[in-house]
Amino acid sequence: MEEKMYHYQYPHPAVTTDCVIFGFDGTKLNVLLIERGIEPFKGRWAFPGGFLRMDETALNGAKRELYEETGLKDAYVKQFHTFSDIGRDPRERVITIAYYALVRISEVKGGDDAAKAQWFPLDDIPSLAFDHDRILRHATAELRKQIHFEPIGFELLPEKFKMSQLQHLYEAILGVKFDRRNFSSKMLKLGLLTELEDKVTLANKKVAFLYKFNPESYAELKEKGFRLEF
Amino acid sequence: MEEKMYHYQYPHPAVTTDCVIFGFDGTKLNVLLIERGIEPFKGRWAFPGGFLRMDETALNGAKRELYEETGLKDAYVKQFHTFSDIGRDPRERVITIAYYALVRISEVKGGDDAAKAQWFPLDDIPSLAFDHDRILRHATAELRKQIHFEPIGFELLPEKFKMSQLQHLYEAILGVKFDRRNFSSKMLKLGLLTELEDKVTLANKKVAFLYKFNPESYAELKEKGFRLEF
DNA sequence: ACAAAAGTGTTTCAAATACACCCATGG
DNA sequence: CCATGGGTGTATTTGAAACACTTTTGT
Repeated sequence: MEEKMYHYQYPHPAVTTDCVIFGFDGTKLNVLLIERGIEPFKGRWAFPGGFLRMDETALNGAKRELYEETGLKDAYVKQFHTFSDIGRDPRERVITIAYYALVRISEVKGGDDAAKAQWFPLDDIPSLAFDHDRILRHATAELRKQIHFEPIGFELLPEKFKMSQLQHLYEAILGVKFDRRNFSSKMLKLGLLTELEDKVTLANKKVAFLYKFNPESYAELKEKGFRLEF
Repeated sequence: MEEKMYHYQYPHPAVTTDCVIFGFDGTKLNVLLIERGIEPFKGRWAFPGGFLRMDETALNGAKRELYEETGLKDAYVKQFHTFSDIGRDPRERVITIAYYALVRISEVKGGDDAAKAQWFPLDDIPSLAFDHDRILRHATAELRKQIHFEPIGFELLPEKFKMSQLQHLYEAILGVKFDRRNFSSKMLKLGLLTELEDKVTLANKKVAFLYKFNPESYAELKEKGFRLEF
């Protein structure tokens, strides 16, 4: 194998992108972790990630990793922090540009590669490789912050959902409880939801309304300056 | 001169930190720009920045640049985004980890180095080097977002300030106007301000109350979950 | 004369919150 | 028979918003 090398007049750190993938199981927020197959931290769980290619932006790198692990191409992906501590990778100086993605667990296909991937609820995370525990704390904090400004919760739900599902999601992200009636009326008053014709028949024969998120209404509201005040 | 080189098996991008320095002149938000002395973009204005050293974190790099241009060591400095577009620097692939700093204009000393530095109000920014116009838009958007979660405005004001100064600052950051009485009562109800004994005698012999930010009260409030709802 | 800055209270309307009952099913 | 999940409405409290007049001085 050819030992092609790259030369620079000044030292350059390595740059990676990591992608924290969030999913919602109806009750709890989950993240998708990969079991590392190589040293360092072989056998430990970590976020999908890899070296940034010279011909892609960091965002595309994160999307590529998301695709490799989930088969998804069009998920919501957002950069939230870049980690640069010295010694965070034992091999060399590594800068990691970190993203989080919001996906529907049901749409996730097993990864292309042989890596073992598994969903873990946020309150039961195993010991992680590198400084990924810190990355995870950052990711959840930023997600919680972002949901005040953008209706990103819908990225985690099926296209059609019950009001109670939406409520449980907000409760999981923000770590609070809402009154069912107050949550529903407040959410409907925002005008972001369309009530659908079809209702779902539950196990107990009750029918429940289904809603979908309405991006057009959101676009209008955004013009007028908009705050999602949950 | 010795041609010492650094070798890597894979290509590595260069990594820089840039620091957008915000100040408040009593009416408008300003940023501190440096006139570039070398190519590329020689003569154009840009944010202070430079290559990340191998023995410092990105945060320390940003603080170092802040110190070099202002003499300040203890300002509020926050990472807000990392820019990785291909071709954003014509010389080589450069990743920029961008921070913003909040400083008191009155405390800024001229920079150590010979660089020409100047304050510009946000609504009168000259043509900038690289993609720094994009970086600036990002920085102001993130500042506006962050002020909903942290009382960072006080970093831009003198230790003792009049309520009207604080109001003008919030108006400048958020781009809205507040009613004087409503702003004052709302701000005081938050319990973050201490009313000082000394008042200031204005040009017109009126006396105005002076306030200072009370970090202890803020720490208490933060425990209880806190939202700065302006 | 008038504009600029500062102090001071009240009223009105909107929003957040708290809260109770009914129904049907599955275990 | 009780826990679960779903539907529905009202009363209270709190917070937001709108609003006018006075004083003094500098221009």
